[in-house]
Amino acid sequence: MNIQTLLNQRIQAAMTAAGAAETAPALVRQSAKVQFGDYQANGIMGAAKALKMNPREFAQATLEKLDLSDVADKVEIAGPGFINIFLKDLWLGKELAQLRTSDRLDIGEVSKPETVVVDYSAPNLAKEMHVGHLRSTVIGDAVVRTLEFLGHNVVRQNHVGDWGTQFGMLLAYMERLREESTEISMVLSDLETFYRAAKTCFDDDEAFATRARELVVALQSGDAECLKLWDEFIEISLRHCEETYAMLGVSLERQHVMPESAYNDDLQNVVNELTEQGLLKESNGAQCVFMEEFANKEGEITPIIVQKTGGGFLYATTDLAAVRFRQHTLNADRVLYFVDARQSLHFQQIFTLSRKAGFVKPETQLEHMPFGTVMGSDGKPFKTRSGGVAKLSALLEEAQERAYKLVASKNEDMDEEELRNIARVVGISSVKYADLSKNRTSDYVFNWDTMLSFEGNTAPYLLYAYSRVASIVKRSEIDVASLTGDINIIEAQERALAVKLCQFEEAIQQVVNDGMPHFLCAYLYDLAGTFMTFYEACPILNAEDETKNSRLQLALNTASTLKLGLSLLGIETLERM
RNA sequence: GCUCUGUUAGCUCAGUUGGAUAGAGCAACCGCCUUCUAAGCGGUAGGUCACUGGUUCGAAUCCAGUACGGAGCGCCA
Repeated sequence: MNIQTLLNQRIQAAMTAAGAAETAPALVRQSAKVQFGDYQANGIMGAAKALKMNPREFAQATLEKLDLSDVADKVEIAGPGFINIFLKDLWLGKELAQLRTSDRLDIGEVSKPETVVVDYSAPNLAKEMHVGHLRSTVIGDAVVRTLEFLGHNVVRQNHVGDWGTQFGMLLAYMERLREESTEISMVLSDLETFYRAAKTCFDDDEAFATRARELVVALQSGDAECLKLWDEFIEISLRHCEETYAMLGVSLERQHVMPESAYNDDLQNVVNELTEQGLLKESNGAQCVFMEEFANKEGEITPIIVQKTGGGFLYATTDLAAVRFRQHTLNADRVLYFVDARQSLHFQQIFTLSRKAGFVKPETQLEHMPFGTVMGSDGKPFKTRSGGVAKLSALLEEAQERAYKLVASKNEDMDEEELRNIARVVGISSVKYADLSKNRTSDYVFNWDTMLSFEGNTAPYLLYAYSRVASIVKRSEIDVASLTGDINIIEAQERALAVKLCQFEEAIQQVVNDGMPHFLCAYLYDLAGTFMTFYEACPILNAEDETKNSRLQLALNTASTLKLGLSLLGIETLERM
């Protein structure tokens, strides 16, 4: 149930009936302050202006066409021409009872499902996943889960980097180890060390560097021996990624991997098509596309290079091939790219060119969902204490260890197995939530103490709130499914909780519209806080029968909403902590 | 140099697309455990939304400029 949508429709219809243009939006929002009601419509002033009417008079005219008596018990005009809506307690209670009847919390699936291709995570297989992959992976996964929940057809695409010059170096190093009869799988268990060793040879040993370059050529021209070696490397590297995904609780699997190499055979076709369309231009020996959209004020254009001098293809060429694949083979209605903000220009160019070249239908949406950098406390990109790039797996191990210390200190007589499990959930979710709860586009500072704190907008706070509700439900010893009866809203804290519970769908909607899970995080944090206040003020299990029944239903609704909301973010809940 | 992007409380962050008196958490201060998990709750204090001008009924939000920061910019991905 979406109150905002309901009110928007009703008020907009009333505005139209009162003489406004059909396109004039009602602009219904949750009210900023309690004295302004639960919702406010901000669209009256704008519409009145277009009609050259006094806004309060137009508000009055709108009210005369508006009947909200089923959902609101007060609708008033305020200030310059706001319409404030005070929802009816009885109606809220009925709606909440309705939510409880479905495990989807009465949130419907979309009437027209779209095929949404989501490009996220995309690690480079030459190295191990590091902290830089956290954002794309975690945010992308939350959006994917939410889109799927709403009934869209989601196609995950893990565009892993498995192709390019650096693989020559790695293959040359594998070759050398094999000659020395070293057990390769052992050495590859630490990709980071392997990469550094290979790099050292490449930089210091001319013969090695030459061999590395030969191997790149051999690889790209399909040499069987070389491909075998490469396959072996890729397989091991992918398994590393999968271990990290499993630890993180990310829904990416092998079938979602669509590597750069998969587009290799199509790259010449991309260039040919661009040539046929007269979009290509040779410049200093390279094949480029110059689009006036990317000119500066002097008229100089930043080109896209799709084929370099000597015939090699580039990053842009692969991405163009990927766009075509996603349109023509995957039938995308919408493609979301969760990729670092530094690549904004690149994606603007790819999208613009894809449209010009007809690689996508005009109605297909291509959206870059950029995100900022994870910073250290010094305000520079996050590094380990030794100054290196932080490996994601090591980071997650540390999170669990830190969580273990916290959890153990609070639960002295809990058995080891449960402690470990709680520490795992708290540790992992803290890292994920710290990332998810920030506006995706901004940089944020990585701080263990803040993310593992039980205070503020953190995973531990939400998990604790959930376990408190869960504990009540358990203690009530009531068959949850059979619990019926009215939800009576009497205390202010009950009302606040009831309204908040009815706003879940609004929060979910924001996640899929803008690819921004932090709206859902903010909602859940708000809900948890509202519940805590209710919990302190309104005894549940010790209340009289009817009140107890009503409050228990509010608690159950809170539990279901927190659990479902967190699951959409890819976060597990705990019944006890 | 050009092009993006950012600047909100001492710190970390929100701010629903232009709405009413700008919100949280931390840190500081004051309270609340013989009743459902105090890993909690209530309260006090803290702001020239970087600066200047503009647009209009109304600006943290839109436009222009200035200062400072970050990123990107022809053959890496």
